[in-house]
Amino acid sequence: MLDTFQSVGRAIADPTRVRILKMLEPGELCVCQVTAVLGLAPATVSKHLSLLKMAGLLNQRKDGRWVYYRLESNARNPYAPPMLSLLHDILGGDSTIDEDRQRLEQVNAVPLEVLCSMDRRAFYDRPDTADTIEPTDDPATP
Amino acid sequence: MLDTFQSVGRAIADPTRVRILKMLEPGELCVCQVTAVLGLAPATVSKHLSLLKMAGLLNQRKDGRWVYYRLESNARNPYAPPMLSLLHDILGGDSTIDEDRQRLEQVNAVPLEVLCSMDRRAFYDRPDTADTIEPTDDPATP
DNA sequence: TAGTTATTTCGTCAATACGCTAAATGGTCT
DNA sequence: AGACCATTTAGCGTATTGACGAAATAACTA
Repeated sequence: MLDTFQSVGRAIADPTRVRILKMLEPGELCVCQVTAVLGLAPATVSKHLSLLKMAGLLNQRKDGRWVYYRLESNARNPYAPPMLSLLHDILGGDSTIDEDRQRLEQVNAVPLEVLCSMDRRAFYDRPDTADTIEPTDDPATP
Repeated sequence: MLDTFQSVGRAIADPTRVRILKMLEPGELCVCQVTAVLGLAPATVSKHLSLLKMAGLLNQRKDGRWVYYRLESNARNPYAPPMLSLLHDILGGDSTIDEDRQRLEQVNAVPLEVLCSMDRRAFYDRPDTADTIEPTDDPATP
């Protein structure tokens, strides 16, 4: 029992995972969408999602090449629903959560096929950095 | 905001700290009493208590040489009360929590002066130490 | 069948966490 | 003051965590 609760406790102990849980409140998202919002490496995001799923907080759905995650509603872990309920009521005005929601809007406006082929940092960095400097093109570098 | 919530999240991510929170539900306890129940080094327990206090989950009261900790009721951290409320409703039947409560009964039966001077592992270890100190079966308590 | 692509797994690295012992602190008592 | 004791702080060793890149897996597509 304590172990089962701990899996939930450890899951919400990381801010990145809380951000994921909050951005999934409106509905399910594909891994690449979550990755685009967070601006982290796909492997890192996948691991977070997997851990959240193991804790019973998330559910998985595969559709072709894409894997969608959503908040778990059926109580596999009895401590997951009250924790999700608590999270649902808080952090609404947090700056990081709000920024994630804004990026999520932009992400949702792009079809998956386009999103996955584009640079995910487009939602993070400013566009004028694309054509500025391309390093390591100095032939005389020792 | 997210930081503030994280302090609570990290606090409950460790099973020892959850045990502390659960054993404080009936009322305040001295550091040495918590130490006796947990069977850990005083320094370790002190650090856990300090972290829980920093997260707004515990309150402190000094009385002479002893320091008493209790669950925080005044919401300094807005996320502490709902988390304590959630914890209050769960883990009642967990084996570790139940054993802690049994040890807590034994600990409460011993005056602080006696408790602090005795080997704290008497509440923990197997009945090898049964002939040294038995805090429970004495009907004529001094 | 081969190629492409989203996702996961693997291996690594730096940072953090939890336990301990020893020393410092803050209080009581003689 | 000095002895004594509960608590805290400091320092340390080991285990875990979160990030990444590279390689493996799974599923569509030409």
